[in-house]
Amino acid sequence: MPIISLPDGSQREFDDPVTVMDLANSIGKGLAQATLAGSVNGHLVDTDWMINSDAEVKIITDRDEAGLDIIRHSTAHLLAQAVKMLYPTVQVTIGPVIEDGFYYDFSFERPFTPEDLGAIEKKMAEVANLKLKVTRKVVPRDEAVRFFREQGEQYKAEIIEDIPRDQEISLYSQGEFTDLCRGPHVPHTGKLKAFKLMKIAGAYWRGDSRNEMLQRIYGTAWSDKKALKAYLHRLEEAEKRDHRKLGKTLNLFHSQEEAPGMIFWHDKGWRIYQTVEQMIRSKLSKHNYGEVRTPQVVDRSLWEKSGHWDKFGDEMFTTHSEHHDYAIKPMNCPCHVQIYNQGIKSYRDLPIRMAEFGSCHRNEPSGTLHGLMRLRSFVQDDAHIFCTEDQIQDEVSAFIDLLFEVYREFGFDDVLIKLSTRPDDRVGDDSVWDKAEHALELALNNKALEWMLQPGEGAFYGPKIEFSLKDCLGRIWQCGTIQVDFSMPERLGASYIAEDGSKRTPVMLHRAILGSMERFIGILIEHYSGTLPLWLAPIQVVVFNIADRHAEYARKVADSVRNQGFYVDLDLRNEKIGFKIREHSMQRIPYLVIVGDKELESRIITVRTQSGKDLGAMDIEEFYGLLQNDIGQNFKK
RNA sequence: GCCCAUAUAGCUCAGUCGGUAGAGCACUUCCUUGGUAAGGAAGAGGUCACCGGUUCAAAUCCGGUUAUGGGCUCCA
Repeated sequence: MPIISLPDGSQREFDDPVTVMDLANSIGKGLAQATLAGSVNGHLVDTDWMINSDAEVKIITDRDEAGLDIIRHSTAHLLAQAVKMLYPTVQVTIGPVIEDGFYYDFSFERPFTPEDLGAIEKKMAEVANLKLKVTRKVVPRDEAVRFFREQGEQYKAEIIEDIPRDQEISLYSQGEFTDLCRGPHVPHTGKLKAFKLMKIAGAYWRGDSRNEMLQRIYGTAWSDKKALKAYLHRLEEAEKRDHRKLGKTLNLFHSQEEAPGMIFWHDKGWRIYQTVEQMIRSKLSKHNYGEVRTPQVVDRSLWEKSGHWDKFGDEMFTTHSEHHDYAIKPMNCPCHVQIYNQGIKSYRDLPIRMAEFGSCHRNEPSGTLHGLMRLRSFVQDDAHIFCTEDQIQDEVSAFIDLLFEVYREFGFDDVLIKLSTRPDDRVGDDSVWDKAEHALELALNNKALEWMLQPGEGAFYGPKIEFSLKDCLGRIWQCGTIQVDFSMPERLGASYIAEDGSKRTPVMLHRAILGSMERFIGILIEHYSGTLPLWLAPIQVVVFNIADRHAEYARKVADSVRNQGFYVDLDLRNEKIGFKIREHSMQRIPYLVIVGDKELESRIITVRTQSGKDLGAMDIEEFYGLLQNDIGQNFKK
């Protein structure tokens, strides 16, 4: 006689055990129709799950996030079913839910084509329309392995063998198709009404590049057609913000075949770059960093000592001259230690904060290059802090404050924080790793920041905190980082004299706020859809005339605004103002200044904003004030 | 690096069965001097990414290379 408690606090008593669907029916027909699954004492279960005893139950519909996940997961099964129906020799593997959709990995003797994708999608719709009942069955492990082996599904059999002994094996069937799955799933395939297959990609079996490559089909699924359409529209809009597209249309930068993974910055793009650099430089000087500059080409022996040659030799660009092997520097830290090592340091000198806009070259694998985000030539807003163990906490804490100050000024609030701990392949004693990981964790917790743990993802010399931002398609890119390093100072012979006169090895903190200048600018462009705030805009004002007779006055106006320290363009072309407004608006110029008869006569100007707002007539002094006000507290050039 | 796709004018893109290249925008010249998101006309512009093969004939078919795009792996 189960008593069932519902989320609204009400209770229902039943004489006999009931299924989730029975419960939904007892509440209301409409609810029952919308029911996808249930949550019994916090566990997600199918609609035919039998509730035997008292429980807290929530009915899951497509209004719940969990419901949408179930739809996506069931759509992945539907995809696998359709693929097996069309291509019986395919082997299925796994098909999890991801953000906005799902994927399923298949093993097949030939590549799937875009035409296949269309056929599969059609078959999926057919099967969905059959409203096939989805059933769950728990089977003994051996039976499950035998079942999949008989069907030639070697991958599935392998997965089952790896499931811990204490977990039960459940199989889900719909029509002729049966898949290993923990569930839950929708009650029948008719619940799957709005999906689309998006793309085909390669993916390694079990995510290991030594394994064979499978074919992954990505799809998206939603509770209804309207939501699907809205999602596809969102994707289209996001693509318009792509920094590579905007880099071209706004004439900011390009790259070409002769220098893959490297950027040709055009004047407008370089101006953004320099503004970003100057902003960081001013922050660093306020936070007591010194700026240095180190060589681009450094003898191989230094990279051997630092350990990088051994680990990253293949990804370093090298050159040779007069019996010496050199590497184009892939990072700045060993060079900074060389500066530190000049002269004897006292504990009184620490912490030493050494910054460099360090140009680095790494021969990244060709398949990893991506616009401004992943390059072979990039500049880090790098700095190294040499300090004592006791100073780590304060320095990490101060860095996090500085980072958030900078991110806020650039307009970023959505920052993903991850703490990465010791990898398998590493240097240094475990006791040292313990200390370093603890220091980072403490610094984060003291600030009450939300963060994720990434076990095993640390650098080979120490643990790190990563600060990531999202691009327009939701892809996550690491920008800021701070890493504790107990190893490199020792390897490269850095030391200081402690209070007691003994010689000690300093701790080194590697840190970057933006990460790579290029990547950060890429994210900035996408964040603002190219419409940068006034202080970052490479051209801030365009002055244009209505007819030739206003040219001289327009020139004077442009000169005076330029003399106030703003970036101003002058457009005296023989074109209608509608044309000029359209063109400069599309070029994302923050302010358009228009002069014609009226303005010439009264010695005033008319101002229009990028977003199309007409600010009307004003005198030029008033305009300066308006510009200053817009820049506000932000960094001034 | 691996899987799949793509590469045509400065840009965005058409180009059917293999028969010698096309549009819009941009550019140049001329007309127009116009008040808030495209005024009009004419002209010029191409080794169809590169190398090779098949063919009487290749932008088109085949092979290779390079780059780019989407993923995977990697990322000091």
